[in-house]
Amino acid sequence: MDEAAPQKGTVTQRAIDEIKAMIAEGRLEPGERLPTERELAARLGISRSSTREAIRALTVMGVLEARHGSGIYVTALEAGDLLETFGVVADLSRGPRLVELLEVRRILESTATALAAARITDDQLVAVEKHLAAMNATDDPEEILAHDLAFHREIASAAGNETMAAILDGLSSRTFRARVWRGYQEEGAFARTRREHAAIHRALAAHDPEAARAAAAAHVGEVEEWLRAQLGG
Amino acid sequence: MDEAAPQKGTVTQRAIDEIKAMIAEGRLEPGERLPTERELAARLGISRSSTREAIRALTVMGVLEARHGSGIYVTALEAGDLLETFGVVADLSRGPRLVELLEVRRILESTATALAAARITDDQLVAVEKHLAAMNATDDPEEILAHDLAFHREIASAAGNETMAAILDGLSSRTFRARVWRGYQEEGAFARTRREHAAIHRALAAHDPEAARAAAAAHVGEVEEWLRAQLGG
DNA sequence: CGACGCATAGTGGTCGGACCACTCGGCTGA
DNA sequence: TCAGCCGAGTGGTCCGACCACTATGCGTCG
Repeated sequence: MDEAAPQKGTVTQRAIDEIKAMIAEGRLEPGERLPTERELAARLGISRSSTREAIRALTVMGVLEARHGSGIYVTALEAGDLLETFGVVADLSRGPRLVELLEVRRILESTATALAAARITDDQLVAVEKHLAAMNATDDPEEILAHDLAFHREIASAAGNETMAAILDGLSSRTFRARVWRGYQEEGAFARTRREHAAIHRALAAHDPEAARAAAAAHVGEVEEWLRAQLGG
Repeated sequence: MDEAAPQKGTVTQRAIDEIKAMIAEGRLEPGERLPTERELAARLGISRSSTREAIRALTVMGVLEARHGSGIYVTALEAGDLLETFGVVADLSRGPRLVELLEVRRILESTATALAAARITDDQLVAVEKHLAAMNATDDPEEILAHDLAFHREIASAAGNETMAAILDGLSSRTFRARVWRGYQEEGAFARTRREHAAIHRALAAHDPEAARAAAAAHVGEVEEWLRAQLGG
């Protein structure tokens, strides 16, 4: 009787929900090891193939981690783990949706920068300045992009909300920025970007949240407006 | 020579990246049908099992959609499709991370409500009022929750940013709110919630963005503070 | 006595094939 | 003309085998 499953959807989907439920209900703790694929399959009453598909699905979602030869483990379930897939959204979005993404980023980034201005420590400020200096010291676009990303990541991290930082990370994924910024910076926006970064840094150093919010909003807003014009023209 | 793949990572992961790249580069358009699993496997030079795992992974991410007996299709790649997985973050987060999620929601929801106040049409306002009335006309917690969700969804939708609406949807997933709100509303917060909803509606009807922002921020902030107290106590 | 190294059992990763369940188009017959 | 059937093609599931890697413990060598 208790095995009369209602057979809703595919068996793989049921397996995914089942494992997810185990974690949500605390039957599986973060970092804990799962049963063997073979045993898991037996417990769920399905084949190993279907079990593997379920595990793979949860792996790409950042919920599970498979270590070849060792076993399958629940991740730490930190914001970074779970929001890694968020980058796919940025990578696969086009046209008007890119503007929407930038709008979301502007809202979150401005708030995060404001929070950071209020809370940032001296050590964190030094880290921010390091990337700012490195960004201004090179002409290699790749390196600039890398330090640009790190610059904003440090700030988001200083805001004290790891979840927000992880979302912003996804919103600024390497391929996303490469796609949008290529054209933007070709128009000689380097100087403007440099000025905006300096303004953000000034606000952070002065621990002035409102100035920081405005500077960050303007920074992202510039790109947003440029992209909007590109699409609308 | 051209088949000398560098063998980085698992074959399945390579297949995932490959298909994702096809879409990102426009070789596969939204809604378009993919080759059959068998042919796709042959093209990628891997087994059908591995191919299926890749497809399953992209399916749960909302990138692909498999129709039994028909074929595999690229989804419309709308914000809703891609951000469906966002809900698992809310479902699997606990403790301090829940507060962080609510903080993100407060930021986005307040901005979305402000935007909605400026842009909402009469028809959309009627839809909002419908859910508001239905929410106040019943005592069934399930029904209240459903209309509560719909109430906020209508507002987010009226803000004109589907991506933001989709994120907020994930942030307010059914199981997430059920978990947090159960305790919150048991403390007789119904009246307060009702008042806050009324305030939001007033601001929308008056097309007053600042009032709307404040009302929405206070609404989410109440829950946020309550949860913070729960954890800190 | 201790540390190193190798054999081995156990794990996830991949493969191939078989069969089932479902969809859809064309064919057949009224 | 059209309703109904039917078969080819597709995704869904299962099985069993083998490969690649890890970790453990035992035996050997220093």
